[in-house]
Amino acid sequence: MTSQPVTGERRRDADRTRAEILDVAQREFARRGYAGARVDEIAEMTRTTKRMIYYYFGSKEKLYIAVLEQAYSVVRAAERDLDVAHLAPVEAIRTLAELTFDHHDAHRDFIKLVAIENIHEAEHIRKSQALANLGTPVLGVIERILEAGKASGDFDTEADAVDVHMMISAFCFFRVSNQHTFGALFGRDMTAPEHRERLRRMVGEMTVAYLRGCHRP
Amino acid sequence: MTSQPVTGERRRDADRTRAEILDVAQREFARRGYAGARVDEIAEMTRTTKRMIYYYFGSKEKLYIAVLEQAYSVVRAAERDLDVAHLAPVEAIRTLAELTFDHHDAHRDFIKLVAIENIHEAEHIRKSQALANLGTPVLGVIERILEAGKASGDFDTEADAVDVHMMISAFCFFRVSNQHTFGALFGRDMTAPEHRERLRRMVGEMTVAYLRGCHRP
DNA sequence: TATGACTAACTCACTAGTTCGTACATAAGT
DNA sequence: ACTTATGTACGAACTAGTGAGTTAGTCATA
Repeated sequence: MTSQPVTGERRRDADRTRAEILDVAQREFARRGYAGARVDEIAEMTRTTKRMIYYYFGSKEKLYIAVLEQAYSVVRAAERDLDVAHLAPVEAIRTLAELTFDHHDAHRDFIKLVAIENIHEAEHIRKSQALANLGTPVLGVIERILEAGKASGDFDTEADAVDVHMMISAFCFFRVSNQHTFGALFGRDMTAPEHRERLRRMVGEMTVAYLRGCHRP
Repeated sequence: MTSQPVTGERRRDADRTRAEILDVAQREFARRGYAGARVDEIAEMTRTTKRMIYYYFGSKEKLYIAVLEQAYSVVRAAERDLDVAHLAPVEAIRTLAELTFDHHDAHRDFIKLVAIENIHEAEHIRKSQALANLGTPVLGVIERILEAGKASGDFDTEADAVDVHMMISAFCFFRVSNQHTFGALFGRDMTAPEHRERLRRMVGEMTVAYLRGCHRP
């Protein structure tokens, strides 16, 4: 046993220090953007100093990339846990859309980071070996649902898995990412509790209606 | 007659100087974000000096707000020119969706500015008397289409105009705003010419299918 | 139409305060 | 003893904003 009590924290703990820096940095980058975030401020919000940020991450940019990698890894883990294989195509895709909605609802910081990264035209993601061209498990899930749905006659569409993923993501992402300008201009907070259930149903219904191909007479 | 030739430009021209600063600033803010944009750099890209930016706009923030106001006024002008009143409900909403698609496709800088403003939780829009709570003409257009469609029996939906506007905007906005991260992760550029027509049809079909209410057995 | 007073538009040089990053010293744990 | 982790203090480059003076264009009046 070390000199530290069981309930206390060790004075030097590389893992904890690194993790704490990452968490604080995520909040700060999500809040202020890459250029707007301040390394000194991130340091102040941790129990350590700025020197440690440079010790562990080397530079502001590398810290930011590490934040992105961690954020994406959380999302991918959630996607791997998706289980809709036992459902019939219509219910499977509806459920997938609603779970995507829930996930976006619960991970606001992640959405902000992605929005920020798009302003920078994904230059940091492209610099990350861990992220570039990595894809995501959902694509496979959607592909299987689409095939099953077409085979059963439930679906009639020319769209592929990437298209459908985009359609669902667009709705769920936009509702959160654009809540502030949308709210300021139209006086409706799309993320408010009183709209949540209706909009959640809406993604599911939208996706199902589209895949059934019931546009045109 | 003044000392200047008719076709030439005046050496001192407040309107032109102001307009040039605004245009350059729009590009720069859209490119780098609010914090990332540099007043000195904006000045260098104009035919005038930084001192003039402060002379006309007072501060970096006021310049940014002026840029936002100009960008939104362009959008609103386009929305006022919308003409779908002569179309039957189904064709009207499909056309509206496709025109929204075209508009987003053509105004990339505007989309970036809106994304940036959302990262700042719309604090600048709220500071602008010209923008806060101004709404948009499309809402009225959508409202009329929805009423007509319900009356004719073409539409069966609980969604209101704001919901429908959000659904269409989400698709069109996301395709452009998230093109870079989406492209980096899935290897597909949603804004590339080979996807344009298919995705354009997709917004229209998605909206029509949803409003017809053909989800559920 | 020439003149001179007046003001809006403009230039230049500067500063106070940040901000990322690092050199150097030191303590903890093995 | 020796490596890993941590803290302090500082500096070079940048960045928003300004003080003070200058020029171009306008307009009333002789």
